[in-house]
Amino acid sequence: MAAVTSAAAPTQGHGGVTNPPLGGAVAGSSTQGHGGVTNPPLGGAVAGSSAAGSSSGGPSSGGPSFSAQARALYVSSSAKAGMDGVDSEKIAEIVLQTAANSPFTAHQRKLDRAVDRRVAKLLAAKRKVSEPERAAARATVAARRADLEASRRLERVCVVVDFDQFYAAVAMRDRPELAERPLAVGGALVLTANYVARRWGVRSGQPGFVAKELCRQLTFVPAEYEKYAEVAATAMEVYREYDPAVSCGMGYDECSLDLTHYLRRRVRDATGGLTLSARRRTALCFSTSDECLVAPFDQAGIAPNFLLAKMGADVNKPDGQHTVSPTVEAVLAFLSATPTRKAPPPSAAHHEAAPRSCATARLYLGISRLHLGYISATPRGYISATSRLHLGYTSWPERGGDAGAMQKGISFSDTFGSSDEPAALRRQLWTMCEGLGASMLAAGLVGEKLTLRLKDSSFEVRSRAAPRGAAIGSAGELYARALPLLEREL
DNA sequence: GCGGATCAC
DNA sequence: TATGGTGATCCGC
Repeated sequence: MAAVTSAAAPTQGHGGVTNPPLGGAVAGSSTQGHGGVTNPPLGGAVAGSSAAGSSSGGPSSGGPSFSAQARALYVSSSAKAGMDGVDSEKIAEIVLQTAANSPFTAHQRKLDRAVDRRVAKLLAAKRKVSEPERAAARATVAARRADLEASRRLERVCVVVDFDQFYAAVAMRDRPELAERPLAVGGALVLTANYVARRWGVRSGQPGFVAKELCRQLTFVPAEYEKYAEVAATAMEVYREYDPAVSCGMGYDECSLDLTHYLRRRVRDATGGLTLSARRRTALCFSTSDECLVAPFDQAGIAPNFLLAKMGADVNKPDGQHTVSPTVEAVLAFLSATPTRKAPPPSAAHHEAAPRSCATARLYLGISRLHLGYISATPRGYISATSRLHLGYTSWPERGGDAGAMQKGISFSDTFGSSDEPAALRRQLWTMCEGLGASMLAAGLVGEKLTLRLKDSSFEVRSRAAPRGAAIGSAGELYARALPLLEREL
């Protein structure tokens, strides 16, 4: 249940089957293989793929048949940016055949069942709530809601900008010859795919081998985070003109601006309200793309607060903006039209409002935790494939003026070749301790508490903590404290 | 306080 | 041939 995605496709503006968006360079010929780019599986005319044997039309024409429920669970909706017109049935078939029986998927099913059980428990508890208790709760909510409504502010203009297909856009900027070919950033996992690749059904979060099966011509390039950071910094520099306090989101591919003051100075629409006018929007777009030249940077949500702006940025993909007008009616209409799942979890605001969270956060100040990560097994049943070092730390006082902003942990993880040899695992552990030690040195951090996480071939994760001790940071110290944890698990 | 799960990118 | 890495939080015990 946790993984269900709606199959309903919000019908997009540009209707019908379209050609790949880029000019003549997309070779129309059906020549397969190296160098030639074939057409994506548009509207039933499936090109090239070896999995073409199983038709989407008939029931069980050779391929395994999957229940509607299985489809809902393991095949993502095709209603994704840039994917209108693709043969989603075909894509679903390939994805299912390629990945549905993997150990990873089996583990996902198991997690889903656990979620179902938790939900059932909550619903059972809910049924036991008495009518008077319900009435009391409703009254509390109504009062709280009235408070909130009274304090609602609509005069701000908040913008969340999404850097469209960001990693892929950076790769295409640096290697223009890739721009018209299907491209994926990542490897074992697709982090981002360009729009050409998306027309084959390639998308972020997909395992690399599935993507390759969907699109044989797919080019993979590894992620280059330092580069993304640079480009993002350049973009932020541009946006600073509009909001000196512009902040970036969690990754490198989005940022948040408060345009209230900027617009108050420069733009005021006929109604007296503050909106991002069509002309201003173009200017914003130009001024950013002039500087960065990697993507249309105007995928954005515009709203009276950042929560709504963040949700709005997701609406008109790709390359579009969505505005939530600054009226109570518009805000409520937008919310009721948007699935709850799309709302980001409360973070900063939640901490302000929740004393318990605040107290917990303070507890970590200057105390620090130290984790050491996981070692996992390959599908062959050996003991290892992935390992991860993770640790909390103490930081120098000058590092964060704001306690709330202080980093609480640092970790190192790695996927490595399989082995069930204790000696090999110890060597792996040592390598990881070196990696983590280097990160800690670079960050100027030491830690007090260490956790070892192990993941096995069925994707089960174990996490084991070492007793708290003196602050440590060097590879040798890390290893000394981590090794006993590993030995105990062998 | 610990360990598992989840989230966001 | 076979599903990432990092930092943080929440939940249940």
